[in-house]
Amino acid sequence: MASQKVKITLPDGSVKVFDAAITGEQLAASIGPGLAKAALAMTVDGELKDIYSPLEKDAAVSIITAKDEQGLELLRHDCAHVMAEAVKELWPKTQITIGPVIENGFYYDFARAEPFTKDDLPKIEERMREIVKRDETIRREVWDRDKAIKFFKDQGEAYKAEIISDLPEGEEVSLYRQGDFIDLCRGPHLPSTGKLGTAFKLMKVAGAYWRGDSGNEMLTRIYGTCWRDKKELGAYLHMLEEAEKRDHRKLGREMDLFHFQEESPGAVFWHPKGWTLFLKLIEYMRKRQDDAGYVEISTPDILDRELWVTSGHVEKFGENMFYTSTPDGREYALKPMNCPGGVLVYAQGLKSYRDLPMRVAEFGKVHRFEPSGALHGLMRVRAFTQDDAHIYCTLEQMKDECIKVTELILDIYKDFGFADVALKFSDRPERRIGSDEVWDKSEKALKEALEATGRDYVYNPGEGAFYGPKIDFVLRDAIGRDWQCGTLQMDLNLPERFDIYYIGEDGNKHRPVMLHRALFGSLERFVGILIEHYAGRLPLWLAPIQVVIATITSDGDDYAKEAHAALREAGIRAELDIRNEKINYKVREHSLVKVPVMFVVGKREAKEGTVSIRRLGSQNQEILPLKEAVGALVKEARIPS
RNA sequence: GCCGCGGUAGCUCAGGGGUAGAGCACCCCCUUGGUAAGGGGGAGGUCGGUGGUUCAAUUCCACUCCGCGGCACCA
Repeated sequence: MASQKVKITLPDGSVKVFDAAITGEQLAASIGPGLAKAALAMTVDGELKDIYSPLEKDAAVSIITAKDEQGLELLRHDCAHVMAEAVKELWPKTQITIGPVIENGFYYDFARAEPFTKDDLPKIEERMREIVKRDETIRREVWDRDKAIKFFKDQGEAYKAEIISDLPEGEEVSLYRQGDFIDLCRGPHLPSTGKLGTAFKLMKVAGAYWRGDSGNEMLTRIYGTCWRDKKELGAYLHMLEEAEKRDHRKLGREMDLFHFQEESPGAVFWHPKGWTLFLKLIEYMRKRQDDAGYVEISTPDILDRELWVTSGHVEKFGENMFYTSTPDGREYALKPMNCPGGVLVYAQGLKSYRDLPMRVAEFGKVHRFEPSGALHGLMRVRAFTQDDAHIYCTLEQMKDECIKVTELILDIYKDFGFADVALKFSDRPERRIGSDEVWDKSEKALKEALEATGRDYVYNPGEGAFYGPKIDFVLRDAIGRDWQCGTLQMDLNLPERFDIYYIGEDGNKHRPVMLHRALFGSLERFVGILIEHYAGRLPLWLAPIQVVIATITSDGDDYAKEAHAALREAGIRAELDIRNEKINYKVREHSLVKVPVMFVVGKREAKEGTVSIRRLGSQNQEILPLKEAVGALVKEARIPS
């Protein structure tokens, strides 16, 4: 049989011709010894393959090394396999399940009677390093499906057997063998465990449901991180430390903004400084909404249970609600949403088409009984304040209103430095009220409105509110984390249920469209996001204490009081520090609680009528006449608009 | 809600079957010091709660509450 020539096209466009089939390894070697050593895998006509796979026909081939994103993913994937191998060596009875790559690393879920604890991690890690040192060859094997199922069953690996059983018919069952360890895997993998290197670390253990379903048994998951080299690993660990430093729970305590306590799990006790920040956000939002043509209302926190039956909340949201009763035997519920109360305000008096659109805002505090395990500082609480609003309009006005809301949200986020905002469109969930026809109609209308904004969005099937489809606004903070904040929901159901209407031009009753929207979402959570986004260093307009006037010696006390009065007079939130302490001590203390500006005054400033301005985090001192300094700050501290 | 870990002074944490300790913060005294900790002294805790084992429990056990990391759920 005459050998077939093989023509390989490389990424730079060059072409290599071989007399017979070769492997990726041989191809890499033909290019250079360095590449041969670095080669982890390859793509053949775009498809990722093991580096030792044969190249039997003409193809475009690109050698993957650790430098490639795909190469890094391979390292992480292999790291998961090496971890599973280590675990099986140490505790042979442990069952292995799945071990995918995730952002920054990987995890592997194991099934065993005794869950792992973090004390097991060093031992596993040590064994992993041994396996890397052994440099075991990793090879792909394709097995007959039934044989594979039997094999894993015989090994006591019920989960693996189940995974294979569930593979679609016709899909190849591939296994990867390294040393004595063999695992079901689609691949590809590194050619040997030695290629993994040592830049990995096991991070934490956690419980996780089999197949992510809370009805299934809980497995024990080990998370690890894995990088190209020690330097990258170090940088990642350092980044984690930095993120920890800006944890809003820690900063909230240090800056004396709020606290939590047992008597009301998941509810915030706001301290004066935290509440100042909270109120500033509301003040800002009021202004923006006022400019955008909104009016504001306030509705009761506790409403008759029957109302929540009418709205559908008891049925569809009931297990997330707080209920209460009074000595007279009446049943109430704490509002988990503001909409029903808002609808009752709309329903007061006749509305004309001339009144629409009506944009009605409410800073309503809602209570939701969240699962205990979900609570997390300000980010996930059981009582929170929404910057809620309901827009009542006609179907024709609806698109325009959606565009306006979208523009408002994006513009407001910019004032906080959130420029990177993603939009998500969610349609009907399983648990919902209303007919499919109504859902068809609202989904179509909302989607058209979304498309009319001209912005990109991602589709999130089945994630809508129980009364209507929605658009969510997800912002990215200073350290790259995503937060879902704003929401815009289309609702044809509640108007129906509460039978609200307006009188149209034709003199007849018509059903209005109701849009639910929130921009910050939860004020509590938004404060948490801001604290972490700014690492506690809030912009001047939001800082609870904007300026501290600190004296150097008591000779400056009288003048410091003057400066303090001038600042207060100008509306600046200023505090006076005339304690008998050294200036170093005062500077340190106020810096730690992140006061943005300090006025330092001593004899010199008192004599000259100036202040020495020190900005948080800066060593610089700016000397300005008091009046000028106050004027500049007033300008700088203005609420954005 | 589920799995694992934890709860000791205001904060960060050590300790451990014989009723507790450090640093910082707090209070008092000395110090009047030019931009991130001046010095000395003092006060402060029924060791999350309830039961149990024990001569004796903060320590061991059970239950419970709360928190932390995930999972599930979600603004």
